[in-house]
Amino acid sequence: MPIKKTTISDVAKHAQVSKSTVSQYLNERFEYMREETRKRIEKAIKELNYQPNNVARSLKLKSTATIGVIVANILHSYSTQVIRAIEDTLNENEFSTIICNADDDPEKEKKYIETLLARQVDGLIVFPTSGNQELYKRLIDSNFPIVFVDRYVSDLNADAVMLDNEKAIHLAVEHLLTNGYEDIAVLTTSLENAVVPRLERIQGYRSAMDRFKLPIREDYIKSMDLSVMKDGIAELFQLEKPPQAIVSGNDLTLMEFLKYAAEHNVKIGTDVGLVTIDEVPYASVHNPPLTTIAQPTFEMGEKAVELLLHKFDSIKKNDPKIYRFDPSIIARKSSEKAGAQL
Amino acid sequence: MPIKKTTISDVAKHAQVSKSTVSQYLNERFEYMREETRKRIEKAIKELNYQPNNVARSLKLKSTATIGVIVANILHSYSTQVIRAIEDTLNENEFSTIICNADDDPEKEKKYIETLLARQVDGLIVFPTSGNQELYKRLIDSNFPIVFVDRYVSDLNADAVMLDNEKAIHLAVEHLLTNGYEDIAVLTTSLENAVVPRLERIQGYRSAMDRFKLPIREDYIKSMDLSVMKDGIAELFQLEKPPQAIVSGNDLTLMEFLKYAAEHNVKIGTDVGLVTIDEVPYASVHNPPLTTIAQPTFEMGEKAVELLLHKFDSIKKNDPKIYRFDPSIIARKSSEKAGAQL
DNA sequence: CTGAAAGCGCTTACAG
DNA sequence: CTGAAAGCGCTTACAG
Repeated sequence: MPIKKTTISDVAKHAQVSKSTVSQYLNERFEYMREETRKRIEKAIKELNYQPNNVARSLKLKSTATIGVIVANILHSYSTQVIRAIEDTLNENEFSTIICNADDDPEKEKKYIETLLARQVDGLIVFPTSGNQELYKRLIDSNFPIVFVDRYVSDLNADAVMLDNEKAIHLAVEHLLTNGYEDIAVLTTSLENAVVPRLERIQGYRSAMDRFKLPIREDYIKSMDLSVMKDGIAELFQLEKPPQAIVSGNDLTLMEFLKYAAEHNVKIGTDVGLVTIDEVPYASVHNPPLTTIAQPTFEMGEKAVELLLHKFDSIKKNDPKIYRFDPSIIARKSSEKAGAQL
Repeated sequence: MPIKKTTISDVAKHAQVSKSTVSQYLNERFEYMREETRKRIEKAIKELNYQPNNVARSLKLKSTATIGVIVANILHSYSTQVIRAIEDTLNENEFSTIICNADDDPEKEKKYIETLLARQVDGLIVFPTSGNQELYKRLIDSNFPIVFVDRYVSDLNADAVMLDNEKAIHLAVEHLLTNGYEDIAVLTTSLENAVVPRLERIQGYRSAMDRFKLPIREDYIKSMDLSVMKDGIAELFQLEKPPQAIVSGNDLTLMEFLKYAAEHNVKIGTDVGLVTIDEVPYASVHNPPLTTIAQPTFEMGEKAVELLLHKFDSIKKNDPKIYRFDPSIIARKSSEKAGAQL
């Protein structure tokens, strides 16, 4: 099926030089090349419409100039945003990117890691699920370049790019308090797998309540699978003292809450204040507009790439480290009591 | 930097067989292999933690089992949905996927095509921009497997997977009429680059108005760059006879319209009916919920892969063809006059 | 300034 | 049932 490609030998023959010389030309080592030779090769390449074969080059060079990116769940707008930044930055550095979506499934994640390694990627950027610790450990121990994003894997000595999750929750709680909401509940997806940001966000909730001298009510903490989140939300509103405000842990829990609110005619802002972690594309056009805690997604993606590339060109490797990024609040009507709903 | 990998030779030595035999093992050609040999190789692979090098394999086999996907603009939710379907389907067939975002820039698109070819992808699925006709022509003439999605490139004899755009607009217009809206305007992004779906959607608008015996008002047709779309929408509402309803050409024009509506306190449903092409994730939680014309994104992605894979295993190639998919309407409140807004 | 040779890690006819 | 040999398309020391 594939077209028979013209190879470096064809070019060499056509230009009446050796393969070595053509290779020099391709790699822009012009120092010792006569002007005339160069011209001849240039012409031959054009005439034959020659396209070098990167697979062969990679084999010889033992480097594919490709980075694998494995994302736990591509459905989060956070993930897509960070991935775009990663890809852009990698591109600027002449690296290709292969993106894989693990779908929150450690088995899938494992398969992807193996495929990517077999394909000889030069490094990995991963939003890890919570399986595969050992696999990661092996990789890191053998010095394979890897950077984690959004989450880190515990007991692993690796670089990670993370949100300051505690701060994010504090921002949200503080903002809600300032706006007159006191009984604040929090929604996150299931803690079952001990995914770091979720734990940190719950922890952040507790410490924020503490800090602002508010009681911590366990029944205000809803950590559950998305599929049953709406039931959890319903429970919240059936409490004797339902919460006055909600902090949504990410864009998917937000979606569940918005669905519940639409179905039960809960007026966001007036009936219940709302702040969500993660900026979503529709935040400003929602009615009422949604107050969000935005992550600096571009900077985080950029940093991940920087950390990874750093591992290539420096012999002395820095100690692995967790890099924390500051969240910022984008205040909109969903967290204002007065006149929120049109 | 890369770890020195164990190779097939190491395994062969360790298992005391030849490389050929190990290769047979790897490719599961067990027919002529003694049980005992197989066991020995299996053991050696495990002990050495051997991972075959796919780059070498690809070079020898002249096939990378990788498909390149180039998307004109990844920001459309349509694109992300189709891409997910493509990736899933490709995965099921043991192909890897490399996704590139051309950002609506033909130059970028060209660069990606070249990179992907250099990387020896076995085929290409592309949501084309409107440059690079010649490049595509060359590829197709040389029999390189390629399938277009969402748009086709004119004068090119290639397979394409498309929405029935005319039908989509007819559905929208008909639905709005049924709901009592008669003066219907349409919003699409700039026609400058003659991107097929936009043309077809405008054409569909004209034919729909015709069919339903409504006058075609040129000032109800707004085709412009997203950056000035809001001005165009403003013009619409400053007309002596502003439209009663809007058909939005895609999710990005929708976003512009929703922004305008929010800023100018235009009540969707009551003040102006709205139907948009493309289902968006927030359609059902928007207030009011948005009536959308959904594309069968999964089927379209699946079909694209099927067409592409078909080119690999059949010698006789079918005549290239444009496959049209039916849109379906998801009616929600934004196109209901009564009680749309809470 | 340029070429011959070896080698990257596989696969596959072919011989035995 | 298994191995030796050639070759995929490059790159790179090294010799001249």
